[in-house]
Amino acid sequence: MNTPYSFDHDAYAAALQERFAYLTDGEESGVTVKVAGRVMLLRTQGKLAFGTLRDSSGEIQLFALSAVAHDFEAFTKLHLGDWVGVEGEVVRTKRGELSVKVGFWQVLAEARQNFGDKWAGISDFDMRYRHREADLWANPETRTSLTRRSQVLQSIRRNLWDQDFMEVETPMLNGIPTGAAARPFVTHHNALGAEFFLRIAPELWLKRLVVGGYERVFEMGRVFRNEGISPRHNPEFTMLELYVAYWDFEDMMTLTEELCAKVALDVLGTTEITYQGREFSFATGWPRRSMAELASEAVGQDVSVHTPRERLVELLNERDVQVHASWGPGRCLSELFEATSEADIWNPMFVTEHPLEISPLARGHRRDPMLTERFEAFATGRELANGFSELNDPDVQRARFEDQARLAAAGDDEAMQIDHDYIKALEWGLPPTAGLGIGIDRLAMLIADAANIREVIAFPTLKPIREA
RNA sequence: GCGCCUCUAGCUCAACGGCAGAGCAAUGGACUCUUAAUCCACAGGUUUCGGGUUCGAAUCCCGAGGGGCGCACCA
Repeated sequence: MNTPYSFDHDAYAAALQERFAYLTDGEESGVTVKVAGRVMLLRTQGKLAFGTLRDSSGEIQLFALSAVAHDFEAFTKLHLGDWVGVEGEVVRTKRGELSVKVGFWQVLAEARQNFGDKWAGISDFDMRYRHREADLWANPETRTSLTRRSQVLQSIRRNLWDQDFMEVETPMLNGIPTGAAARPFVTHHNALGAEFFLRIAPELWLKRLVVGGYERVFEMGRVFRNEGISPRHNPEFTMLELYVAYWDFEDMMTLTEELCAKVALDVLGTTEITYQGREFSFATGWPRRSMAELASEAVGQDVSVHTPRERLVELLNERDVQVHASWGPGRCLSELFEATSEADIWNPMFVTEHPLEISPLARGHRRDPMLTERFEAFATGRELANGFSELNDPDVQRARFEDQARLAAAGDDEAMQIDHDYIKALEWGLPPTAGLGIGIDRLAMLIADAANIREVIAFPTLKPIREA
């Protein structure tokens, strides 16, 4: 089929609906416009035809009269989903529907596949995820969710730029997978003859830029973790990490809650969110509670990182948590918190003062050497953000890495490796610095009211289809 | 990785051991104000795939594949 190389459209459906809202039933505007989009519905009635045109902004009716429209016969034979360009006068039909009265029109591209049931759309998950291009037309909620995600990204960038952050990019191909506790994807560079790991976090690179003198940096990009897929996990996901020189973790908590509030306001116009039928507020002033305090409340007795390990193990066993021999009291306390409190945190809250044992990159707490100046933000029962006063003493960092290496030797395949280059970077001097990581997909889920992470990822990771 | 559920026409779904169906889409036709238009006609299937049980299998059993949910891992 011969189709044009371009179409000089000059109007959008939503703008027309607004601009010509004043037209009364049966009134003609005298204004001619050129619109373009897909024909989503088509109703022919003898020498009349009505089509619903959808473009990126919304919908407007096409009203074709056999006496007026170019090639009326062909118009009535359009397929649902065909792209068309239409020129015509803006009118309101007798029945009150704003329409473009079709004059000249042409097919811009055919739809040879249909877009599913015109009422029920496409509900098959496999089809929706493998062919998002069809899902976007068949299910308007999909378009809303992905648009919201984009608006979240835009809002974050704008807010950070406004606060003098510099956006940077750091390597995704890493010789050592580090900056988080996770199993990596492995790949290979032919010319270098070297094994590389897809990054699991950009953390160490970003802090090296702070050593280099950039006081406020952020990176928002993909990280890769070779772990399970679930409604809240995709193997590749988007992480925001930012670092601010001269700040500590208290300052960073304030930035975190302010950023979330701004994003909610920018995208939804309110900080009051309904997620899966239940309300919560992104207004600032989130409670800040220590992990030990929350765990103590949950188990009904005082526990902390100073509680004898045997006592913590007992409490974990009572809750059917399998305790690994390598876990010290810090890890045990953290597991106890996760088993008892985490899932019940619906309203945004900062959980603070994580054990040093589970925080190899965080700076020791100024009041307790067994703890760190770390926080995690939780909302709707899941972790949203993680941050801390950054460990900047190279000798201490070396010792922490060595602890991690011992864990790895004991069989922990998510323990960090020693990164000598990073230690050397710290030897050039990292000023007091606070860092933050936010799982952007998780945030987008809250903003888009999505139950599944795949609803806010255009093309989620799926099993490749094997040829038979 | 483990467990439970699921897969029927292009899409959304029936049939649940006895002739594989409907709506929408598609195809042909009627209709000068429709709104998921309506009406008439026509067509559409190796019931995901491979085995098995049975006189008879979409349906029961075993295996494979895709998907969903839960657990584990994690953000």
